[in-house]
Amino acid sequence: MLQKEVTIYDIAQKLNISSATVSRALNDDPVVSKKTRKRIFDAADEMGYRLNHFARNLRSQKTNIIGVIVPRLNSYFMSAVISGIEQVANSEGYNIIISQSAEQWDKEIANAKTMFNNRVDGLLVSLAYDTKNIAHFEPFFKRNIPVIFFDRVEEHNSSTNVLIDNKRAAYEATKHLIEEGCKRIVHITAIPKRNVYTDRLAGYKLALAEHKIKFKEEYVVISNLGQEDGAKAAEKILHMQPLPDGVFVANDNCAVGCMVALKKAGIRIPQDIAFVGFNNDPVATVVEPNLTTVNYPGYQIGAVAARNLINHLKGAPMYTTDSIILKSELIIRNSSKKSAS
Amino acid sequence: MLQKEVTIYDIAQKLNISSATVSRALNDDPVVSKKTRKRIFDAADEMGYRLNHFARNLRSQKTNIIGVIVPRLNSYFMSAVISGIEQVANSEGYNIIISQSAEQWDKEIANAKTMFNNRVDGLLVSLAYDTKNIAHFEPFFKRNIPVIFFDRVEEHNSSTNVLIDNKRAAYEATKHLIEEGCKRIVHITAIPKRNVYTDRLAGYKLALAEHKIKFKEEYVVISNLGQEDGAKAAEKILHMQPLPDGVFVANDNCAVGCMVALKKAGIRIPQDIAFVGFNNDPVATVVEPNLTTVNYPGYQIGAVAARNLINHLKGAPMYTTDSIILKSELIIRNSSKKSAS
DNA sequence: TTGTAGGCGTTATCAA
DNA sequence: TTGATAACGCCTACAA
Repeated sequence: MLQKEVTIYDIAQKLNISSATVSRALNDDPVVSKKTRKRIFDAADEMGYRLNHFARNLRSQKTNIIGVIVPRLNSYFMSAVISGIEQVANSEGYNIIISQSAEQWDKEIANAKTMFNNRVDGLLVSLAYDTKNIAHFEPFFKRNIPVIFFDRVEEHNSSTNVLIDNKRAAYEATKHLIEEGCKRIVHITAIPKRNVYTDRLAGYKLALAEHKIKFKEEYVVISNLGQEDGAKAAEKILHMQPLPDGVFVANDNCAVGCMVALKKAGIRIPQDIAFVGFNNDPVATVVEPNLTTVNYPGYQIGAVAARNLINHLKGAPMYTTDSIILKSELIIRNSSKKSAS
Repeated sequence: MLQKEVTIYDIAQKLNISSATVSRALNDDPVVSKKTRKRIFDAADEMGYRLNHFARNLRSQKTNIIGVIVPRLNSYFMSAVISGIEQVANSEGYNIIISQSAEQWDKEIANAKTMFNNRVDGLLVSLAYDTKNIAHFEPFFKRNIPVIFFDRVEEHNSSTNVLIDNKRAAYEATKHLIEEGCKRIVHITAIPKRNVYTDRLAGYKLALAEHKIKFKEEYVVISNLGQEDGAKAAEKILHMQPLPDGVFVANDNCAVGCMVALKKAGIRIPQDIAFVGFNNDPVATVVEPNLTTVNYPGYQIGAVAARNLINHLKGAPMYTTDSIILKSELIIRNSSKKSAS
């Protein structure tokens, strides 16, 4: 048995008042008398009234929905981000709808279109690996729908970026390896198309330069950064002459895959090769030796991005904030402690 | 500059036809002549028309939104599930909105209410640890809004469950330990309130019974199943006299935390204590020795649950399907191979 | 403090 | 094949 939806009209009729008063009461308009207000709430409860968001949205032209577009959902980092977004959004009465670009530009374009047609109030985006430009977000900019990029960002004068200082983090990671005595440091990363990879590469180079170590193209190993790709990278490393003595990897998963493979080949970590990863994924404290890595606070990234977006939506002055840079830090564990070993 | 939204009226006016015809054309109603149809589409494109979902929903009383309520977002398993849900939903033109119960009953109730008020077309739920009953989903059942539970389920005659056979999986895990020669097998799990834990416990007991090993209450270690809780469990295990020779853990994270702590205390795995986990989380292949575990296909769970829900929504006969049980399997790695070592 | 009435953008019914 | 029109449920000037 499907019961019919109760509307404010039904309540009004039952109480012999106008629907306007009901609407006002339900929206906590202080102008309604305490008494009527109570009668209305009681009746609403009793009759099982529920607000029709569509009718409201249709009028108010707002949706209370935040769109989220991410490359992939199934990484520890990204779920932490989403968790942060959800928490903040929910506490502010926003819902989130999520879609994945699967690292593909065209899927990202399609997702953006869907979000646009769903009239999200705002958008949180981490760009696909594959994305060449951000023209597909123009419709949002044109309509003043706030778009915030996080982690994988692109500069745009009408949007804010939330991320960490990847260059500095990479610089410190590399510097740490150098200070531990490494001279031949390999950097495993993805094709440097996105900021996260170019910046990390830049930080790596900077640290080398600053310590007068010559940058060698062949020490940059390009990979998809999955755990299995780490094993493949290990192959390459094992063929290098002379053997590298340090590896800085752009992500923990890959670092761990690489370490496991190298250990299987008899390499001692950190004595023969020291390792630093990126993200501070839970695996970092499982692999042996535990992985030195850059703590990248996913939950906070998500929470801050969402908070910022909602502030925009609530009409907070759009300080021309370009970027919000969260703190990251190098967490030193045993995988890099050459000196102590 | 905010451009005004283009409506079907604007298109109609421009082309000197009625809005009804425009609506029909836009919805691919074959009754519209090819010629007008083309004119309408061209005009729509040119004018930047976009469908107003709210107006449509208001009329059609459908939202094309699927609600998802999960305990926590930040685990590998759950992100795989979400990924599966998103994929299927998206391909069928549904959006998903997600909320977390943070394992709390009251938050789950609130979430359910929000979902209800958002008029989701259907709901996918994995129950909070804390949830005592599922009365908060009654409003959905009453209105024939399909609700599908996955992983953490509860029986209800108007909903379907998607999960694996936890009891059997646990039975096989335990049996495997026994066959490897274990006689004193500890089971680390959460307070058995949810099916996943009671069933695994039952499977554990069954295997013991079948092999004439007496079940001992003190071998069941209750924990929150986080990585750090694994370390705490290790403490307890180390104090047991005599030392257990096998551990079956209800989740990989915790298993790994426990293994690491035991190793630090000088215990050899699997020689002294063999381990089996649950989930086949990526850490399972990182910890040393690699963890034997039950493969729990998160992506598929999500995809199947979503597919099933959408089939309901599209009016597929609601075969009185009680449960959909997906295959799981024991993946044997070195953490349990006592005999070979 | 409350009521009246119009409109948000669609779709469906009926008529032409 | 197309058009006129009435809902869908809510909010908000404006009036009382």
